[in-house]
Amino acid sequence: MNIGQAAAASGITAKMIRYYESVGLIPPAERTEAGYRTYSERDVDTLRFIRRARDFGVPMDRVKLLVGLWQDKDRPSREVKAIALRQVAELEAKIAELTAMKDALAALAHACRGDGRPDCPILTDLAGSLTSALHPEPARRSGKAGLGFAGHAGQR
Amino acid sequence: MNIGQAAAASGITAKMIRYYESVGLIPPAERTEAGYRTYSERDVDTLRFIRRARDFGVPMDRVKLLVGLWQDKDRPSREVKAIALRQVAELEAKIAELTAMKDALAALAHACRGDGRPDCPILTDLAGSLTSALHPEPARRSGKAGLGFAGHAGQR
DNA sequence: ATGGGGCTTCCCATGATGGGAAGGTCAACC
DNA sequence: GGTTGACCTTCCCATCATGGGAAGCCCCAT
Repeated sequence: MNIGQAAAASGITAKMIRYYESVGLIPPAERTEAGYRTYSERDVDTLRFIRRARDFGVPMDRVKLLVGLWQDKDRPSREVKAIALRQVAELEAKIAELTAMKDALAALAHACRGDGRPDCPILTDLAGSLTSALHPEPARRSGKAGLGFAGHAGQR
Repeated sequence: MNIGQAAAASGITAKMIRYYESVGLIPPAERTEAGYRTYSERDVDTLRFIRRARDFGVPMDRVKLLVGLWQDKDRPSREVKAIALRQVAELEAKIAELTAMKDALAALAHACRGDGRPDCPILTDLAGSLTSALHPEPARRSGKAGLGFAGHAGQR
């Protein structure tokens, strides 16, 4: 199978497959004499696995770990579950953070008449310091905590 | 005020202030004879405003819009409210997406015993195609929909 | 006048992804 | 057998907001 076919079959672009190879997420593919990469069904399975994990918001480094566990038939399920639960916890944290933002902003918007007049609590609040009461230093400065979300799941 | 003091007063790093200037989010600062940027209290207000908006997850281009409206004393509050509501809607969409991920993954984890034995539904599911039933092509391919979240709010 | 800290610009890196150029290859069709 | 078009290769660049760091200038206090 060529890289294009593997891409179509796995749902990962050819570009990304090469990238995954370059960063060591997957081993270097076999090559034809002409230098074309070739993929087996098994390789495609791995790629699909990776795509699904990414769809769950699992960051690359964790995916790498999972792929390793997946290919090791004897790993204890404990390890896999631990990774999944950690991912769930991080998703929950991110959701809580976004929810706090959303609620605060929705409250502000609610207080704004939204008519032709210029006075608007949204702007005065953003300018002032009332806002800080709404999120009392929750996520802020929680160094490096976030999932790697850059809006991935959503545009592949 | 020097850039360092403006940074401390606004909560935006000096590095970022220069960046904001370079991309036109704020106008070029005044300079001393030696080339040092100087900032007024009013400038710092603007920077604080920007920081707050970013804390709400508002992407840069929208912040730029808001700053413009904020400085225009005669804008109708309608415009501001519209932007805020759009932001709320996008936050809700993102939250829904993450929640779907989280629920699906939590369900999988729940089904995994997590003991010393190797069988684990998490991995078999990631490998198989059952997953697709859980998110029936929702966010996928919704081109460019996501907020720009790269985990900002959280590490400033 | 010297030292340390602040300022300047410029370059590089991140992470995952896409775009595109320049060039080689394969398969099908005439 | 030759042409064509679709595919492959590598390499470079851009994104977005942010941080790191180097080289060099500046200011203030001792």
